[in-house]
Amino acid sequence: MARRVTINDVAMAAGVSRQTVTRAHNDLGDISEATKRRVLEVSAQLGYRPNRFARNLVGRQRPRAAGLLVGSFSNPYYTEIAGAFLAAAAERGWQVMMASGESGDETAAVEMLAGHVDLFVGHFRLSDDELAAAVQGIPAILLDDRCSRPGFHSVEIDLRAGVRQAMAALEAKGVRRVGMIDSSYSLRASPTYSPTPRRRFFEEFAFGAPEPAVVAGEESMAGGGHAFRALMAQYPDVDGVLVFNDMMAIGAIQAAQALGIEIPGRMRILGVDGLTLGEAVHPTVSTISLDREALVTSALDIADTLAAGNFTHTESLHRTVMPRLLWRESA
Amino acid sequence: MARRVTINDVAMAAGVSRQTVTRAHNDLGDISEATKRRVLEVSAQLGYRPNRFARNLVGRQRPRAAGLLVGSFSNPYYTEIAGAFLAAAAERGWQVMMASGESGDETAAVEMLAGHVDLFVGHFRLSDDELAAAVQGIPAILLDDRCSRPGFHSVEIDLRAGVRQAMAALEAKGVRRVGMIDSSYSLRASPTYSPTPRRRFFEEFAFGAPEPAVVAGEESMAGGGHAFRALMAQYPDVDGVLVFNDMMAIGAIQAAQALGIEIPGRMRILGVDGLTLGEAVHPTVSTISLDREALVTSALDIADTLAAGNFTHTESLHRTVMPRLLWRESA
DNA sequence: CAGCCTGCCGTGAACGTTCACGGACGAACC
DNA sequence: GGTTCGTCCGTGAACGTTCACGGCAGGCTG
Repeated sequence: MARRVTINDVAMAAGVSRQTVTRAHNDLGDISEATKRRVLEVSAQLGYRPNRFARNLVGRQRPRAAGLLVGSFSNPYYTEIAGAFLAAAAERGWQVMMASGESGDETAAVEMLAGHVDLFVGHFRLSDDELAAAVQGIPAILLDDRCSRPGFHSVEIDLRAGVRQAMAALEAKGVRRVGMIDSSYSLRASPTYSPTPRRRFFEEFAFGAPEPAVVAGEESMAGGGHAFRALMAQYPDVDGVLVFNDMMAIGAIQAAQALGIEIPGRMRILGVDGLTLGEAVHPTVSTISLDREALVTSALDIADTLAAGNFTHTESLHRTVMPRLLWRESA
Repeated sequence: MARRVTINDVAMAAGVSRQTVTRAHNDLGDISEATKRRVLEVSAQLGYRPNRFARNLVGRQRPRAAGLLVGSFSNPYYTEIAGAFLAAAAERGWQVMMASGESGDETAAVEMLAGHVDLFVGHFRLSDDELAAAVQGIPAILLDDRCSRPGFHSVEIDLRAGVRQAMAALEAKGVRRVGMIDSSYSLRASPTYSPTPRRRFFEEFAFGAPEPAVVAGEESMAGGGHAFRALMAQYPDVDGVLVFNDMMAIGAIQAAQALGIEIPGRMRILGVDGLTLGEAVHPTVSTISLDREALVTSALDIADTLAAGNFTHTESLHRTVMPRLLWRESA
């Protein structure tokens, strides 16, 4: 059972008062070197460690903690965001707690964090209703998504503009008919996301044939490869492909090479994300780059604004970041 | 300045007592539906959110929080560990806060977490002295590393056994002279790690020539490629290579293909880590697989043991996990 | 009608730490 | 020798919440 050792236990054992123990531990001065040594010795012997909750409760400046919900730890896009967020947040004095909804119950993960954070940030899978219930009134900043309820803010990516530019550029480069490899998995279980925005924008700006050439696959390299083969079988005249994300694009490129299709001569392949991994393969992956630095910076701007108002903002805050076409070798 | 809204503010505004506000927020019963609604309404209007520190201070069961130090967010090995740890920790009721030392000051990152966690876990770059100072008495579990001081525990990987088996298997497969691509970056600034353990074990079991054929490179795909070319230039008779990690191995494989070297016919390449990414490239990467599940499970076993004793363990706890040879196509 | 139970609500205490203040003691000064 | 100062240490209060308990109605029971 072993009740935890408190500051009073140490004080009694060392024959001093609470305050003296505090002084010893926090290097406060107003204490002789001898008592300090003795107190620290007794502390170590009893295994005393200050209670972090009590300490933060009374402490001067309250630490600000953000809960980051990572979409998936197996997709570099999300881990790069996580890394960027962690670095930028630390610089601004934010603590970060992380969770991921990919394995197990996202509701449980969010509720667990709720007791420790002032704010949520990230990619959520939950529906609006579930999410609103899970966050327990704690404000949330949605990345690449939005929710109209009070207490929810967002940083969106203007992917529509990115796709429009990409389609125009592909056509200018001589592509006759463009196709798309979509994700078979919708992030949010919401009517807004079916079909995926990427697919909607693609269909809006597609060219070369009245019927949109779209095939969906799993969000992985293998899924991209399979989808590419299916696309070729179904629409053999396609000579340019927009792929849902870079991991799938790499898979598609490998599949094309295996089929003896020359890239970018016979086929231009364009991913989405702008992964650094895309620079390390051959040919390097051309992509609609989503600026992760700007994404997390914007999110932290909102976070700082909320913190300045003690997290009692009524109106929703929104930012938009623009994607950037990153021409490498594959398109 | 705006002092934060407390439970008393809500109580006064709603004309009830603290306890009634608590009852309303925590669904406790002993409260009429009408007052409950009124209290929640006033709460929302004032923007009241319970102080998490006060709540945790008095609450029945103390949440257990672990601080995870992620080696790097740009190497899938570490992010896979992070993902596995997050999932397993959540299952056992641990909260997880993360930081990374890769960008900026690792000391600052550790000290920041120190106020919020009961325990540290992860890959540290700091020297023993710096680390001991940074953790402020909070116990730490070192992954794939060790530190003999009190309060430090570890989960080690018996890489020596893995390398020994790998070398024997490579020789059995007909390799005449084996070489190695090492990392030019030492994780810990400590004499124990120079040269890297992987290199030490390689040299212990290398065969085919008295002089060990070793070239070091950056820990990335590109670094692996460059190192492979250097290795070929310097030791043209090498026909089997142990590579520091899988990312570098992928780079080496690509370089070999570019040089027209057949894999595994003319050259066998063996990585370390067991990344799932290694299954998605061609040829798939044979590797000494470090079991990330076992690693985090062992770490959490230690964590649970420490928690059971209120984190006042004097002796150091250690676990060892065995690597496993994963024969895929490249060796 | 006395007694009891039930529904609703309030008051003191507790959690473990730090802050603000004050007091004892010795040395140094005029 | 009284005053002042500096060093070292202790005591009450505060942080914001929940827990344990008790109280006050009103309705029901015997």
